[in-house]
Amino acid sequence: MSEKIAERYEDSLLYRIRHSCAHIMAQAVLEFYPGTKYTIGPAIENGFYYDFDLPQPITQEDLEKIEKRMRQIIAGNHNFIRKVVTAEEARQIFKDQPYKLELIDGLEQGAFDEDGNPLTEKPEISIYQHDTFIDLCRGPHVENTRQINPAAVKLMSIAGAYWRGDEKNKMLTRIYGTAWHTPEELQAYLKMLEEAKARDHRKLGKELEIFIFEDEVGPGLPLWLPRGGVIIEELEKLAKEMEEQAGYLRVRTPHLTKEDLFLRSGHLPYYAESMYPPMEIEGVRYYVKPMNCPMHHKIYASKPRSYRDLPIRLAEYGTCYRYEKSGELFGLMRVRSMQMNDAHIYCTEEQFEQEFLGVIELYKKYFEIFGIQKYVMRLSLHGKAGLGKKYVDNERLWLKTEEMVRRALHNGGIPFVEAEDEAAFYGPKVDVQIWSAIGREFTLATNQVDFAVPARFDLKYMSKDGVEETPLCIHRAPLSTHERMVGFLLEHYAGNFPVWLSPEQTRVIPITDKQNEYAEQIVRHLRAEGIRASADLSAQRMNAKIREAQLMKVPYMLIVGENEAQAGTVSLRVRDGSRQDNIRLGDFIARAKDRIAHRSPEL
RNA sequence: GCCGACGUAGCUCAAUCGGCAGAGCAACCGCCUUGUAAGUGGUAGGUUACGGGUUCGAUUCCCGUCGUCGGCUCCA
Repeated sequence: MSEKIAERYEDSLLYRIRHSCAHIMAQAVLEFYPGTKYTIGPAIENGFYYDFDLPQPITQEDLEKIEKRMRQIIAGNHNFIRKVVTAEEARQIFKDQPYKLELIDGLEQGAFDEDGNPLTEKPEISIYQHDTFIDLCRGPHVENTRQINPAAVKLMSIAGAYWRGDEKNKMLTRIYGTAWHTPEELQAYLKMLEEAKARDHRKLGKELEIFIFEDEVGPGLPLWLPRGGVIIEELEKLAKEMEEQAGYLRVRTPHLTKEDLFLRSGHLPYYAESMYPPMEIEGVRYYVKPMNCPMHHKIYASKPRSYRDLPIRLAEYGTCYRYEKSGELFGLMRVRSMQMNDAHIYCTEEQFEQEFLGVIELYKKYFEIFGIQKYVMRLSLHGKAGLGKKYVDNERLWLKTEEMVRRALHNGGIPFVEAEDEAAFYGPKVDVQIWSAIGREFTLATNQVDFAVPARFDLKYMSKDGVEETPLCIHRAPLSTHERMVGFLLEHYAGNFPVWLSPEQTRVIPITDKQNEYAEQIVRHLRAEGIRASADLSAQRMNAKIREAQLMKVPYMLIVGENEAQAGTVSLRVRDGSRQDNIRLGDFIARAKDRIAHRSPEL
């Protein structure tokens, strides 16, 4: 391969254009709103932002005038001039800017950069000036504003953002913008955003009648419509098949448990805030479960276990409830009621690697079925500072387990990235990040090691040597929750589900009402063959029926007129627009059954 | 939870400055009997999210609640 290593974004001209736009925007904002305190304004993916502490709220309309002023500044062909200063000089320059002074303190101590990230060595303090605006900034920037095309810059939105990303701090006003090399690139980007809107799972979910939210039911509590129900049934069928083959045992547990169980598991002190509040009956407090593990632990403990029994893999599509904060809810992706593709694998330390990689193999099989090509395994580790607070206080075990996972991934040839301070409270985890077709990134699958909770439940097995040992536990959810999975799949397929997942696989369309009976007969045949089918017997014309089926993204339409009824055939119209006339019903059935049986992406 | 915007018929969206709330699609009742993305006529459909206030009069202005959206924070 003679491919050159791609230029780092941070080194690119586009990055400098965006970073410089952030400064230019800050200048404009300061001109319009004297007394504004400015904080930080970096380039980000697709654009830039700047966070301000404004003396007054601003609105969407204000963005237009700020944008206009930015264009004027850009047209002024100003140089960006870098200068290295001492901390004292910097304090003098920014004496009226408290946020900047705080940043200077951080830089001087060498502890933090302007984003609040810890630094290893003491940085130089530099400032950048263009026109009348001076900012404390590491750079880099364009040399001159003429390198920015004013027609390729656009301000996008206003949002709140906490100073230094900490919710205890003041909320600032953030303005987002986007900038590109050329106006054409900007237009292409805006068009991409438009298209993304069209395949947003919330929009598709409504149009395709998959799910709804109802005010009277409550926020974050989706109602699955019949078509959504079908998709869920199919996903469960898939999971059960795969898990059965992989040696999982299915269990079932209640939605409620006594408080004691979550005290024992250690979840309550860590997660009480994101659990629904307890209900009390007969003097005992009960919680709706936010996860299934404690109950699975109880099932493990229901009888004595020998090393010969291990690994034990307990699986359940468990229904859980989590009190996500109101602002965190997001369509199906973040909800308050969810059904998890959950399982807990109890194993010995020796078995760990094989079991762990077994789970990852399972992921990969799923990815293949769904045609997921881009994913990143992310190993989340503990953070030293969080020991005893966010994390179980046993550094030795953390390091040991993290090394076990790392080794397992290496030995399995699984590429991964590491993330400090993002583990679960009971152990390291491997999350799988994927990207939906509209570029929305999220965590789908998760695979967590638990070295802490089994001991709390006093889980044991009798080892070969006749001594009691505590098993390790792997928590895993390759298909995430039904909610997140269906949300992802909607965007991934843009609603064009493969045949096996399509809520309605076939719609039979009689051309006139004289063929209604023939159509119904076909539906009976198809159903007997295990193909989901319905007939459109409405009084509309054929064209309208086709249009409707097409909009509902039904993969197969069987159009039947007088000719077909006479000959006992159908005219097949496929969702992609292709058609085959006069085919025997049996041939169609064979085709559909083949696609369904193989969970094929082909139509 | 925090900052900001928004909430009109089942759906998508109108309604000038505060002056009788409207359209398309869907639904329902007809007519048309139809060949691969909307045939046609009619009927019905509303406490303008909810509660309060200002006003002769509020979808419109103000306050509160609920919900949604864009972000921030968070995500066992």
